[in-house]
Amino acid sequence: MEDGQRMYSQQGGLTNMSGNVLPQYNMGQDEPSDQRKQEIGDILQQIMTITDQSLDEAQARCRKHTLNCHRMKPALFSVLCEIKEKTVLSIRNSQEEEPPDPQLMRLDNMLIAEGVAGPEKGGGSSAAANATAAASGGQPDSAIEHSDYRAKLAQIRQIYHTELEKYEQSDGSEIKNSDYEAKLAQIRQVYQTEYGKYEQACNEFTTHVVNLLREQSRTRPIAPKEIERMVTIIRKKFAAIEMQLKQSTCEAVMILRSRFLDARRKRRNFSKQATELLNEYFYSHLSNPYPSEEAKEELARKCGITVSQVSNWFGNKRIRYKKNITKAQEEANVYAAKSAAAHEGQGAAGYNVGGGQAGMYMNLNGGDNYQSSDNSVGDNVQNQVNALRHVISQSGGYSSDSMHSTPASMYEQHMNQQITPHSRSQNGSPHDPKPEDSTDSWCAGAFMQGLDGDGDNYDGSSDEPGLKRPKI
DNA sequence: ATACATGATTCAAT
DNA sequence: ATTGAATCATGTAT
Repeated sequence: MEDGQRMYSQQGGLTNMSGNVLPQYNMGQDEPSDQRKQEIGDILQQIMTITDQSLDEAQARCRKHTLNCHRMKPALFSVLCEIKEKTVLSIRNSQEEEPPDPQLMRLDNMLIAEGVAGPEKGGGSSAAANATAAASGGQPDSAIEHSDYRAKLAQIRQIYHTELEKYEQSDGSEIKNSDYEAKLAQIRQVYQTEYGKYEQACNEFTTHVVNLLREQSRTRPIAPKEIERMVTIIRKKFAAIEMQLKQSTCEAVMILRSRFLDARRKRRNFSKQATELLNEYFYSHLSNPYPSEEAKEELARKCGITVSQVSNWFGNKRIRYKKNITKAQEEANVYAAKSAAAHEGQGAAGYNVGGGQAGMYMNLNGGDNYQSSDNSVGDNVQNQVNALRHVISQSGGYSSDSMHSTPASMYEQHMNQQITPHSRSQNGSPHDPKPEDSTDSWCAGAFMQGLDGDGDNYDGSSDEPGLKRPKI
């Protein structure tokens, strides 16, 4: 207290503070009013001139202390706060808590949908939403804005961008399927790390500012409301960073996704040898072309492809094999019907009975029967042959020694049995179901059980490109 | 430029 | 979960 007096006496002429040292909050009720006025006048004057005075550390501290201890201080501050409230702060008094910012909402939604933001949506987004007050900073207090705020902003921004670049460049050109989830997880991790840092920085800085303001409120008039407002402003500023973080994360996810989709859409033919091996297996197990898991693994290993790709291949192969036959049948149907109509009761006797398709195949198999009978039929046969040759060609290409039966012969057997069900209505034989049509699931019946040559079992395991068929 | 071949994906049924 | 069927998208031959 005595220091205070000396302090003021140091500073040019304002020495006439009263000698009474009253308890701080005892606002001199018992003093004459003119004396009080004078004191207030003195204080005001000091305040007015304070900016003109140069001060070093010691001076500042002392002055603060003096002011702090002055008994008129609380009253004065409260008045000043009121004035401030009315003049400055009330201008943007609008308490806009609500607008959750649609853009931020969208980003949040996407991040959650992509599994990046995770379950803790509530904390982050609501805080962000709360922080997202609309008013653009009018005068957020320059003192604060300069020092830590900028620094922290820059720091966060830089860390964030470093991280972003790190994982953005880390994905080269080809994204393999197995990488996708890993990369997504990486993004998620980076995002959450950064978000944590962001939150921490935001809280730390907010606390720091609040403390600073509290501290300053002892030497200058700062209402609690003003501190609140400052916190809001800070949150809003940080929300911009949050937005940026989320936006960039969303972009990264989008890029990853598009690249992944591009990559997996690329189709690369298997090697000739691989196709050969697969066809070999297929045709040597034509009666039941469903390789077991072990067989698939074995094939995958031998072919240098994945089990998934083997599954894909067999799926495609089966359906296309069957489809080709069906197509041939239908085509034959049309032509046979035409031919039958054209020739009415004539020579078609052998094959056009039921629907013509039987005739078609018999024609094919028998080969010589009708071939030369007339043009239309000849074309018909030629078409059939062409259509079927296509099927055969798939096996013919590799009819190597390793094949246990020639593709042609297998196909022949297949065709013979294939037509049986269709032509049975006209077939005189009372019963001829093949003894071995073990399963009627594959291609409408049985095939001759081809010799299955590859009996060796290995446990090869490799997985990379193909993914869909077996499981994810 | 077009059609075809082919690996991969999607969808529904089981 | 596996499969069939349809479809997509691309590679390749014409």
